[in-house]
Amino acid sequence: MPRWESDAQGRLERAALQLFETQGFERTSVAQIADAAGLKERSFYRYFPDKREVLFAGNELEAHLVAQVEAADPDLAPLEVLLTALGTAEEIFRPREFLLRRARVIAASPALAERDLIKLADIADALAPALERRGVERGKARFVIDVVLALHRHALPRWLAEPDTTLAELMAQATAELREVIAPPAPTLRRGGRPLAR
Amino acid sequence: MPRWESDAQGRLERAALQLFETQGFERTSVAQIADAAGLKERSFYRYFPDKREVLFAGNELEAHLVAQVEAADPDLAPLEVLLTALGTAEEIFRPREFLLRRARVIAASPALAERDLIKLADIADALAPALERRGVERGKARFVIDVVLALHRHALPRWLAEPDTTLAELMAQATAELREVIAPPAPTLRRGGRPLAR
DNA sequence: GTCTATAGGGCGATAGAC
DNA sequence: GTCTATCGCCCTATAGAC
Repeated sequence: MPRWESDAQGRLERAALQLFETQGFERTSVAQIADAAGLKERSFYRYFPDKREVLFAGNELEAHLVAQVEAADPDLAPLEVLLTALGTAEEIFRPREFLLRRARVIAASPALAERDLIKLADIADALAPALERRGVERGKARFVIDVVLALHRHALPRWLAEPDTTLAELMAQATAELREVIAPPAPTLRRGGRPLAR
Repeated sequence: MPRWESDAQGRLERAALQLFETQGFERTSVAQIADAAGLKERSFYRYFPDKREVLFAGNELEAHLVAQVEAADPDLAPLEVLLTALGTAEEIFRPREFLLRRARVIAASPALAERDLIKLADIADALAPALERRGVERGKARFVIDVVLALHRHALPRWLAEPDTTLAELMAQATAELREVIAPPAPTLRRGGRPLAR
């Protein structure tokens, strides 16, 4: 039999999520997490550089998106490339139940919310060079990415709420909504009521 | 003569910025900052809840934006309200030199970058209820805000680089750019080259 | 102001697996 | 022998409690 239980990292992650749920992030010590996983505090830091990272290990989403962008048809416009990449990322957001638990814990702690945001920013940083390699100018690449991430932020909660619609479809809906939002106003008509706004 | 030097908070902020510039954020201790400002470490925490906050005190931007949204013509579409609000925020981004120094320090430290992101998110959180009070539905409010923040993120560096154009104008340019990016592709033409993409 | 728990880094020891 | 996961014990600084 093995000298150590296997999957130490997974044990730490599961123990941490549960402890954060019941006690909150701030009132859970690293020693407690390590203990619950059958390890010592010092070993925790072999797997995670700091306490927050225990909820953010793995870059599967980033890896998927970058790979999708690199593999995309060179003729596609950047927006479509990114929409397709995110639309095919459904499996990464599973199981939903886990995602929801994790999201609740993150929302309950400012420290974790900060980390969550920078992880998104890291994804944007990784996507930008991939778009540039397709010939998209640097500033524009970052801009399109930010817009698509806003679309995603809009569509994801709906996908979590109604499992029957595909994420790709909800992203397309969000895009249509954006077209309405930024439709040029008809300035001369403004006094007669808001042009396209609801 | 006064018992204490005045503007303790300002002294701490200036000392911190300079120390972060020369030594980096991580290698600067709170005691060092307090020392340079002629205070004790404990006093630092009377002004800032944690070390990072010393670069993020003051919510003038948030206050300005919320006030602008509340004061805006009720007939304006949400996008225009937010564009106007951000376009009139130029004075808050001054002096540019300070903003640039601060931005460099933030970019150099992941810990500060995290805090910076959540400050933006806080602004979004504050704007959403203000838009809702104008009758914008909750999910859509947050969506429009995210889009406008993406526009701002795109426009601000350009404004910093070329002082002669107004921020409002650059925001309008970014909006026009977004209309191109988001323009519906002409699917049947796709084989003949990218429709509106450059 | 003082005291203290905790975060988190450095370095080396140990003890199996190979 | 080497490699690698784990632990032990050092340390400082942060940040909250008192």
